[in-house]
Amino acid sequence: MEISSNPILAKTGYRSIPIICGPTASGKTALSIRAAKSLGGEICCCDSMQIYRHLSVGTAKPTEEEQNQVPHHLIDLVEPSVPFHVAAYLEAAYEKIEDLLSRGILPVFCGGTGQYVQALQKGISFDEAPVDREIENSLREEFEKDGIDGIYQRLIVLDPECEEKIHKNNTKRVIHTLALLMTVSKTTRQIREDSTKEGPRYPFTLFAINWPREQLYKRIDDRVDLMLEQGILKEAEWLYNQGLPASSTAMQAIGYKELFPYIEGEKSLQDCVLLLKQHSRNYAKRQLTWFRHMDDIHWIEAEELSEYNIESYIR
RNA sequence: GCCCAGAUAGCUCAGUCGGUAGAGCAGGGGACUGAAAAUCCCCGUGUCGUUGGUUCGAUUCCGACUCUGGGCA
Repeated sequence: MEISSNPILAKTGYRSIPIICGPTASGKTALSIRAAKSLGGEICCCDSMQIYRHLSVGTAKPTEEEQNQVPHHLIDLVEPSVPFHVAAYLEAAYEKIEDLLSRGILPVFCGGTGQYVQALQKGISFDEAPVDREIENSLREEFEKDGIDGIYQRLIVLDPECEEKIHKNNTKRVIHTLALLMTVSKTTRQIREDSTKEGPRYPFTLFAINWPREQLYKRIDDRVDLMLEQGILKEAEWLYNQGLPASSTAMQAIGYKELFPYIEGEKSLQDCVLLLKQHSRNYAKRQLTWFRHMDDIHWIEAEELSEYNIESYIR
């Protein structure tokens, strides 16, 4: 199928849906608002943490003022107590895309979660591979009791390729993959092929904002200071008091977990803030690894950010 | 002023019974198919504070000096 002739998308006058990526604090939000305004589009967030309600300052969610300029979607989808994941995101995203396109509005995606961006771009179907949570939980119990060795052995017997692809120390992935293979009785290669055979559901065009590393790190540090002024501590206290398990997704968001030791009176605020900045910088580096290795991504250098024209790439 | 302990990688420190040294963190690179802001993998040459001495050989032992802690005056 020729993707450039997507009929519903054609109604908007564009041939592709833009996705604005980039590491944290690179200026995605500002660019997406500008782009959405000039393209007559509406923004769809592509972010694993901004989907949580109440977590706003710490996730650098677009502010109320920013959201008033252009409608924003795919944020504040669930309470922090709700588990969320790519599959749920894709479902919500496709529904939103269809809603917007049916009204002739171009979705402008914006976000820093590489896994979500990749799933959209490649059109990965997760329906094919639901994981049996009971199997996964019993494997996790086994791991806690007996270690990973036996589990890892069974994984590479079922799928020898995994020995190369999944490191034994990555226990989280080892357990999950074995549970997956046991559920669907396929190899990872088969799952990969089956889940991408339909191709992307819409044509997407990727953009990523790039800064010299030192400048990016300075921006991150500055933004953390700004978040403190904007009340990230209050949000962290609120989240802390929800009593969620430390392993839940929302509790792992950078910006909150680093402040918990201060809330518990075990560390100074200054020490926590330093760690928070550190983790944000580490995260930005991991994000860049994602984007650098994505197919067909257009890099926007910081100095051309202010007059960058997305339209010419998607018209 | 005296006594004690330090001085080794960007930081915190380990170590060399004398044969020029290694961890954690930081930093860099990478992976990623239902927790992904998660999880995991790879990458370590640095006048071993300065300067004399002993020695075939000193970062290691001894002396002096400088600096930093702590204690006593």
